[in-house]
Amino acid sequence: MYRTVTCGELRIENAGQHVVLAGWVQKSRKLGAMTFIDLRDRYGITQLVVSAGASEELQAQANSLGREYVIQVEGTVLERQSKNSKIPTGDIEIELQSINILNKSVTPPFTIEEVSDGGEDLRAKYRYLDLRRGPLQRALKLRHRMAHEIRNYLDSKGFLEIETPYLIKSTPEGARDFVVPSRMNPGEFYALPQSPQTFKQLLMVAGYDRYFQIVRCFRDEDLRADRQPEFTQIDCEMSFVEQEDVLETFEGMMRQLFKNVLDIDIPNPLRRMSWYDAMDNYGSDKPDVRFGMEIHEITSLAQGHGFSLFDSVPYVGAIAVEGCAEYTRKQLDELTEWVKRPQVGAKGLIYIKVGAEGVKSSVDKYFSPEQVKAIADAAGAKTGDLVLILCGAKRKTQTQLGVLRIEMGNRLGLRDPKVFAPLWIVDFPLLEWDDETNRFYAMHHPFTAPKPEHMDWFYSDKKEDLERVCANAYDFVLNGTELGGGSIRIHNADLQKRMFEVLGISKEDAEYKFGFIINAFKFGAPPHGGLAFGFDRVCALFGGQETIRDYIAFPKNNMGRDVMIDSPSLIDQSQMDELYLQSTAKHE
RNA sequence: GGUGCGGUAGUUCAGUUUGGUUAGAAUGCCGGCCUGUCACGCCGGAGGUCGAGGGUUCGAGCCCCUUCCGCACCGCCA
Repeated sequence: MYRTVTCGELRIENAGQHVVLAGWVQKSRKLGAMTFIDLRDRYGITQLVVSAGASEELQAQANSLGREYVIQVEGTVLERQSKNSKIPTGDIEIELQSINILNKSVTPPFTIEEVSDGGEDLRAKYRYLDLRRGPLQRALKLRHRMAHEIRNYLDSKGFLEIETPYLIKSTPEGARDFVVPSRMNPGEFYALPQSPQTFKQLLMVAGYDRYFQIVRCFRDEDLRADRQPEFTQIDCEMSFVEQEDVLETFEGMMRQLFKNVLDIDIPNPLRRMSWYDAMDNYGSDKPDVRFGMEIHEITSLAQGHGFSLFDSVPYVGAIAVEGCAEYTRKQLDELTEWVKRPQVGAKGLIYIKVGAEGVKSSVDKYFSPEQVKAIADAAGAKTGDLVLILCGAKRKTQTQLGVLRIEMGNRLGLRDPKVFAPLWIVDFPLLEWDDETNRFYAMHHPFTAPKPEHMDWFYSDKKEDLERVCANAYDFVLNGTELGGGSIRIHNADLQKRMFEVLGISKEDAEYKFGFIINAFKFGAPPHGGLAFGFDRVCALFGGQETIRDYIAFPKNNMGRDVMIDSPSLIDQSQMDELYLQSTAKHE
């Protein structure tokens, strides 16, 4: 037996007990004849002491220990003379009788403490050392806890967890696929799933009624702080349900997660917002509703006063930033530069300062004080507020105002990660026109059902009719992040065919890529719908972080590389030959 | 594909604006002292291809060009 107790459990009541502990040497402090050692495992830190009266051999052994040595010690639990209130075991220490060095360690390249001195890159390379740190241990514990709660909840609602294959078929609609060459089928490839979408629908056809899976998904797209090439979804599907049933079931799941993991009560029922309202009022389909600062259209007030910039565009919109009327010229210039960056792409920024003595704006030349005041009022500004105005094409300008709103929210500290404002976004447009390729794309995915009341428009040939079609689709949004989304699906082969037709996918192409599902729908597919949550993101937000990397044990960097194992990597020519692959990269 | 910031001791950074003697600090590491530390303290020491390559110059960490790498973001992510 390596240990009788862990490093996190001993308390004052254990004083006098004889114990055996094992763990890593966090740090040692030598004070003359006595030495203190902090011993760490995933349960906590316990202080060991080799006292002045110990044998010379034990003292020498204690002094030889380096950081991250793995040791086993034997000793007696004592009440400390000077206690440490910062750690749970701070009232006791272990007076050592023996030290057994189980393994030495080279000096680690960064400090393994709550706050490490190592940079991200270095910690990624030695991920197994970084994972010894408290913040990452807590992150992975949280992830485990969340998965456990999710399984409990869905099990209690009658869901079955069913695994679906990872080696599937490429469906080049949507994200790029990761592909895997097939040795036994020369020149042919599997694709790794972007999501188990079609399989879960086939499970509905098969009568499994309520399915879920906490499942790895793969997308070969550029990465971000909240995007990894392989990530985990909570994937769910239900039969004989309408949108309302799905929303109720899964806000129930989120409610239980918030309650059991964070002890937070979220509203019941949850707030809902149409996609159109989200775009008009927040300039985003994933609005952060922890704070107001909503977007207001001021087109009619802004036009007809001889200011050609406003008169030449279809849309003028504004946000009122609370308490910022005192912004200096320099701050406003800096903000103007900020919105002109290519990432935002606005041409310029108009402002109105609403001061106690009246309004002052950058367009005073064209507007009377009363007219400026009317605009400020329309933007919802109070005395002391700063109104920021952008103009241009409607949706584009709203999006820019949305980005500016988030930025101002950040600057004013309105985005507290400990405050949670979840909501559903509903009534999405079914289709999205793309000018470049001159065709419609499914806003959600091509299996999403149009709203029954919009069916006439869906079968119309007119572009403006098709643009008006709404879907029974929904997104779960939390604090400006899309955590999940889903829809009621098409379960009728003819409707599915019409969808492919609208998307400009030829009959042959549809048959080749999706023939199996169209075919399955002919055999009594039940009405069904579902959704999927981005599990890594849910964990990160529950943990108060924006980056999902800390919630994944072995994540990849910005370039999709695992810098610890150094992948991806070249493979042998013989392996290439076996897979009928030709190299374009130079082998070393 | 694009934009921004960054790469200097094991580590985190300063030094680059205005080129000029031997490139600094903190921390970590090594040695010594220290009987109540817990960010222990004190004394001493070792430790650098300044990301790489090329150029300008009497002289480059600093200026110019190329390139690699990291992070954040835009495009992209049904």
